[in-house]
Amino acid sequence: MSDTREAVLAAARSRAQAHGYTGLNFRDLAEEVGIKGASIHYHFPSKAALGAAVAKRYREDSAAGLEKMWSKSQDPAAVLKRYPGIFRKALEDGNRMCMCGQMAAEYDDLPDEVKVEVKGFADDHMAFLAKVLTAAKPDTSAAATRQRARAIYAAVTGAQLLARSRADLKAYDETIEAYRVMGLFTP
Amino acid sequence: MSDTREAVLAAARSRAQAHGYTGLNFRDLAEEVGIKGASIHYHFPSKAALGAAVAKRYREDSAAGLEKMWSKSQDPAAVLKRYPGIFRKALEDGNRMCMCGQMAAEYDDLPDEVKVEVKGFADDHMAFLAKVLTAAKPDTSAAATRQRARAIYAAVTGAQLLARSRADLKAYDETIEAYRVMGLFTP
DNA sequence: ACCTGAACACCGTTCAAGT
DNA sequence: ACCTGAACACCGTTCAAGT
Repeated sequence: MSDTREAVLAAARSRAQAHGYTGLNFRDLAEEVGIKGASIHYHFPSKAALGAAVAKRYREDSAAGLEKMWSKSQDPAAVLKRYPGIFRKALEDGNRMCMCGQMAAEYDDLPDEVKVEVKGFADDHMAFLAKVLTAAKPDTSAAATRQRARAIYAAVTGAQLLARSRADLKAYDETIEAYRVMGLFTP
Repeated sequence: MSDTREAVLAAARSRAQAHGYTGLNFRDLAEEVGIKGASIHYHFPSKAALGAAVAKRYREDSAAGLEKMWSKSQDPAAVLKRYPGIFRKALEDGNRMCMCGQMAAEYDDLPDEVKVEVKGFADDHMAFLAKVLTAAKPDTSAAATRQRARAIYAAVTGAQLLARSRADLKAYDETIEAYRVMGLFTP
């Protein structure tokens, strides 16, 4: 892994969170890194390959973050309560979105190799939530747990999308609070 | 209003639902309508103007649809129950998104005149939901009602975004069902 | 009134060629 | 191994000209 490759990946990740896959462009990315647009091609054969690499890395980092949170606390209720904070961070940091939420919106325009990672990101999150929910309530049916995990993931994504179009962190917090009151995050 | 202008508007609407504002381009649109790209400028001075016109029309049609549903039924519980079906329709019709949800994801790249309509669409929907909720429970505080309306809108949007990236209507239905069970649609 | 062809300036993508 | 120049395709836009 060269430094240049890593620098491109980092720049692309930041840009993809704000502008999606479509908003990724070699020339701006290169300028940020200090090379020419064409040079990115040496590290990533195509835009699709770059997009897939960025999404894959994002997915991996996210999964690692979730596991770290879980292994540290082992407290399902606490983890579920903290979960929406992960998505809040992107909004705090320049009104960005979760990259895979952003890319889900442009799903039909994504190369297949990127689609796989975007879908995988959601799968990872829902599987993680299901695991935590099961730890809290082992007797709940797998189907009901899956359904709850999906509801949590969709709600948090929707709240982020809504808050973003108003550049309003408070809107995010209040929406999450409404879900909390309804017991969405309570196993 | 000429037929051509209407045809461009219709083509642009369909395309924007699938590909967003960025995915709109004059040449493809023109081809669909049977004219040349340059000719669209006779009807819409710029891409921003076209985008704003499309979003505005979409917003107006949507608001009219909500009001029609309400005036026909006057039953808050029934209307709330039917609300998620509106967003389901877009998925049914070629795995499309609600246009303004789609555009919310690319919000930072939108011209101001388009932003106004995207934000207005969400405002319309939340105001409508608040109205219906108030009709059912007049004694609930305005703040609590607003919060619930926001939660409903965000949840439905999130469910749509999730279902879309799997081209899976059942995922949408099951997510909505999870919210229903939690009482999200029950005033 | 409505549409077109040609041109413009710009930008992302690609690839043969450079070091 | 790593990078670039230059060509290419495509974009929104303009405008004189056509019907």
